[in-house]
Amino acid sequence: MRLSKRGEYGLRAMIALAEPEENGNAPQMMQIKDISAREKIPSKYLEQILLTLKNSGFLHSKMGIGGGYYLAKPAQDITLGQIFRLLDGPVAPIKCVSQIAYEPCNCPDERTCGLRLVMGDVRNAIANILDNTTLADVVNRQNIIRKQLYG
Amino acid sequence: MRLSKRGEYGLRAMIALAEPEENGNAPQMMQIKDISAREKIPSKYLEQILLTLKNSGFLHSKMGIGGGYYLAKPAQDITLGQIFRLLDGPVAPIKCVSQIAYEPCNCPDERTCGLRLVMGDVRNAIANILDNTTLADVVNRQNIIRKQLYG
DNA sequence: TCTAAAGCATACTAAAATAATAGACTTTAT
DNA sequence: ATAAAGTCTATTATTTTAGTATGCTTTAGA
Repeated sequence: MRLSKRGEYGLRAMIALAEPEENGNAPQMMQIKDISAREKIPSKYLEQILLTLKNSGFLHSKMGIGGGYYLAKPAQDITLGQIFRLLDGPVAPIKCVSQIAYEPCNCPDERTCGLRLVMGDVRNAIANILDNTTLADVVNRQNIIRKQLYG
Repeated sequence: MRLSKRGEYGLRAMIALAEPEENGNAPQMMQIKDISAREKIPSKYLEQILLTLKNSGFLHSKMGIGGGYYLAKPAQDITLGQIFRLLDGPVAPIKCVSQIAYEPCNCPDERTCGLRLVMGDVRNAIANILDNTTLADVVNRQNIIRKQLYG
């Protein structure tokens, strides 16, 4: 059940972009190279990923000197599930339980297929987490733990 | 978050082997070709998978004419998680939250890494289902639905 | 207005994983 | 003896993944 590097990098970048600046709370603008350096992501690869995120409406960008990327929407309006599906495809472990990419499996009887029933549960469990966790939730959680650990 | 064909075929085969015979409740012996035909799995590929399951102690076999495979343990003692991990590897979406294949991720601070926290939840959600569902549970569930649908 | 810094876009490629297929061997019932 | 079954290992074709490469466009500022 792996998350691809592509998905991992994309999620990391979006979380980084959702983190408020030290001084204020404004959604910050960051350059590819900043994210790349901080998250240790190959910058040319990250470029592709951010472009995809932009073309799908999750990011806005500013070109030219002093440019960079910033969230197209407030962090609480972007879920991890949206980012995941864009970069990694359907959440479902098996097509016959996918909401967005359904295909019949070739078991004798789909309705009573035990594997399908269980994988449906798995899909729902994953989707429940990813679709109900926003970038803001993640940042919040990070901050709580930081406080617990470092005061 | 895909389940590989290998994993899918292995799980289907194990579930088939856990289904009681029409007459009694004895764990049945089935031949590769039977499973292959019923579940529409390429038989040579299935052969490999069943061998792996056998060499890991989940199946026993009988060679020669009239031979076949049968569960090495009662169906309620084999979990889907065990089969999954054998054929598909770790359940965790990302190494740094894996119980059986941990590796550090290269985020700045692993303890406060938001992605890691969420993916830890995902891992636990998946593992909770797969490790607490036995072959017997699956067969049971199938039977309940069969009764509901076909009386 | 020139230039450098940034993002935009697409093409390409190396390596790994996946999903098989092939073929020769061993065991066992009849 | 032989045919039916599992055992074992090697090979292969395809796809996916993870990245590189290259040229283009936009923009700020000297």
